[in-house]
Amino acid sequence: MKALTVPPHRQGADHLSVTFAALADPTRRAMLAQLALRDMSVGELAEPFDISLPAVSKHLKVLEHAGLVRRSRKAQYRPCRIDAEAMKPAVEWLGQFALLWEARFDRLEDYLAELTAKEKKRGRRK
Amino acid sequence: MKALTVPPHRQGADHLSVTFAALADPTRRAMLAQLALRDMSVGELAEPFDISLPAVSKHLKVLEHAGLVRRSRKAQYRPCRIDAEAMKPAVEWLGQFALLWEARFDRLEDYLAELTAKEKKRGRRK
DNA sequence: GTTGTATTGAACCGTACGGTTAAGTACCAG
DNA sequence: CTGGTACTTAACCGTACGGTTCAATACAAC
Repeated sequence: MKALTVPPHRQGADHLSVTFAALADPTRRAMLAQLALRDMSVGELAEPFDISLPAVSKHLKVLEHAGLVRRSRKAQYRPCRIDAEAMKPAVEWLGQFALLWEARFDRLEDYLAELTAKEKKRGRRK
Repeated sequence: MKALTVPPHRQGADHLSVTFAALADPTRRAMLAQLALRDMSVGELAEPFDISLPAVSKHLKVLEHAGLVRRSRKAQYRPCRIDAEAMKPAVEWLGQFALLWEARFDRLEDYLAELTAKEKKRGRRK
């Protein structure tokens, strides 16, 4: 008999895993993209999505737990602010492999230029 | 009766979500770190971990599905090779927020243009 | 062909995840 | 105090996820 009520594997949940997991959802990424433009209340943030408010609240809690979003109080509102610094560990971890893709392809600069052009166009939409 | 056998939300599973989800597990990240050093067979790859071989096989399938690992055949072995280029979209997505942690500028576009110019130079001189 | 090695597939288990609805909390306004 | 607005908590549902064990496949070597 096993007294195995303990969550077996994902108990520790290191910060990097929490961060990547938080980013692994399109709704949450869209929320972060919105918050990159300006601070927003939960209701504002929820507006573009076809999900209930509690669902939005849950997503925010995930982002908050990952340190990607911080919240305060203003009257009834709980304005959300992005904390992009929390992405640093993820970026740094990915950066470990930069040599692997730069070595094979010397066209990183071209890729970045191209992508930046695309981002410029997409900036204000949606 | 509900004909709702369809997976409701996470059906589409865009590539970025698949990639981030693949990275959101310490075992898989450790596997990628190993593969960054050299190609390895499944058995070799499994050795440092205290999990069964089928579990390793599943992890590899996740990484493969995300395009992070490619596999071939050599006798009974299925050597694994990292494909770090598959990380690029994730890195670039995160790069959108770079200005938020590196500076207090207000214009994402300006920052990106600047960064791209810098990248172009750095890429050459490296 | 039989045996041995490397890896995957199938079935199962418990928890996590994203979603819902309904009820509860917190704050402002009349 | 009453009502409205903004959000969260609680309970539930179905699927996904990480793990297991046991059986099957693929190939090498004898």
